[in-house]
Amino acid sequence: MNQTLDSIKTDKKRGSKKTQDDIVYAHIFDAILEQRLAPGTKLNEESLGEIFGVSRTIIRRALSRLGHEQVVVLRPNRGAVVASPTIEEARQIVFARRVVEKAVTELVCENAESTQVDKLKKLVEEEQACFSRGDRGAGIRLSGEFHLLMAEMANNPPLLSFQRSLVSLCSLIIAQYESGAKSHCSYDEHYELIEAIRKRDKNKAVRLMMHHLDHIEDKLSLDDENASDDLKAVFSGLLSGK
Amino acid sequence: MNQTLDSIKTDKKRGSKKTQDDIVYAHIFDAILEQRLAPGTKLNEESLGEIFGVSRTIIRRALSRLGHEQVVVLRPNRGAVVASPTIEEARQIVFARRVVEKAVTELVCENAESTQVDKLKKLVEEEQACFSRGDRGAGIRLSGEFHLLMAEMANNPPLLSFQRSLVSLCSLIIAQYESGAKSHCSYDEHYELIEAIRKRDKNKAVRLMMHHLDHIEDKLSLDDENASDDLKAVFSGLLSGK
DNA sequence: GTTGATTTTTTTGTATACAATTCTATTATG
DNA sequence: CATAATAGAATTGTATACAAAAAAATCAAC
Repeated sequence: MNQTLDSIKTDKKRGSKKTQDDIVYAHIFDAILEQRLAPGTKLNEESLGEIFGVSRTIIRRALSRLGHEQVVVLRPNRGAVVASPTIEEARQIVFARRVVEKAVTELVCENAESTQVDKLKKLVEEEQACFSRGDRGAGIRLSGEFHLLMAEMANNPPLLSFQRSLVSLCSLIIAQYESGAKSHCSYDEHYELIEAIRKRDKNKAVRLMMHHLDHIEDKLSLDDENASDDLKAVFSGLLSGK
Repeated sequence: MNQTLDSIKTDKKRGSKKTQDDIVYAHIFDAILEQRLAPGTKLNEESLGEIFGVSRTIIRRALSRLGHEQVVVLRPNRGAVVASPTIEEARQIVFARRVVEKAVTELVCENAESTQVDKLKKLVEEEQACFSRGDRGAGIRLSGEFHLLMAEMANNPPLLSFQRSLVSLCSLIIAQYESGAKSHCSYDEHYELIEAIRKRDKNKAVRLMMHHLDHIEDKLSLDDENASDDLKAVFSGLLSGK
């Protein structure tokens, strides 16, 4: 059972000094980004401890971090659950992302070196490959990582840290509100963006990025009409029909 | 000794469900904002535990939170210290703040109710009072709270959370790089800003806010020349003189 | 059978004990 | 005397035990 982490514990790849809670954090984070953990899922400390083969102490630390990034909600005395933003909250998150992405895009256009842009392109190719072979989960995660790499290239750690939080929250939002339709094939938009960055066309790059975010927000307005979390609205038809 | 927190533990004012680490977190946070804790200060877990009358578990949680906000630096196996941003990092932080404050200011101009603006004004009056009576620490903290209240008024929790981190980091920067001169009398600029918000003059408000941030950044460029953390530069005069 | 109170179980919050690591001071060696 | 090596103390990382709270299950009354 605890082979899961035993193999990781000794996995000192890249000499990175990952502490145990870093690993647990990353695993849960990825699970959320890949939508293997649905919004609202309860995150039991002991169960997670058994899964990863560590004590609750470590789990707690990881959850605390995720909580600070608002990816999970920590309810005092009632444990942690994967966040499930309301439509209102989702709008606020997307708005915040517009603010950050605009700044990031501008910085990247100004400062990016071509080797870095190459890395961006590689990432999008991977992303495309995932979607082609039907691995939607990994595709969505890589799509998020594209935006995180952009933020890294912007060379501004505070913005990057904020972006981490926003990207994962957006992933949750997509999980919640994107209808079954196989949309979210964003990689072509990513390619366009890379082209604009290569040409250092700041205006176009920002425009493309905003357009990119419009797509997420469009889905929200769509769902706003049907599936609502407003109980009265949900049952009004039922009542009038009776 | 542990009367310090015993009194706070039972202090259920406002019915706020503050858990113990919330309280410790807030105390350390305030101490940093008021500059009672200087940048670079080592934060020993056991000592803090004794001061607040709680176990290391609680201290650790609080430090972990502060670490995520980058207000303290958590060095694996080597403990936590109050962050001491380099000039380069300081510039990045101020840049990030420009991005956030611009968005916040626009949102506030669009949506603020007059009762909220009144609260803003009250806060600035307190701030002014602090500086008049020479309580620089509290003044700086209130100055920060002015910006946090703005972010609250913007009604965007993710932006607010980010702003929390940035404001405290800026406070650290001021602590580090502001020369003895009794500058940082920002409250008059806050008054101007409030006027612009009252008139819903978005352009002017944003312009004032950017100008406000210029003042912080100016200090950095000034100090950039003299007090440097570049050892070679510091001792070059000494060496040539010999 | 449904509602409400009470007990039991589960889960979270906190303290503490021990292990692992880093820091400090002492001693040995050139 | 300076440097290196080593032993000891101090500090952090992790697991675990117990207390407090919440959730679930049981039972009673209607």
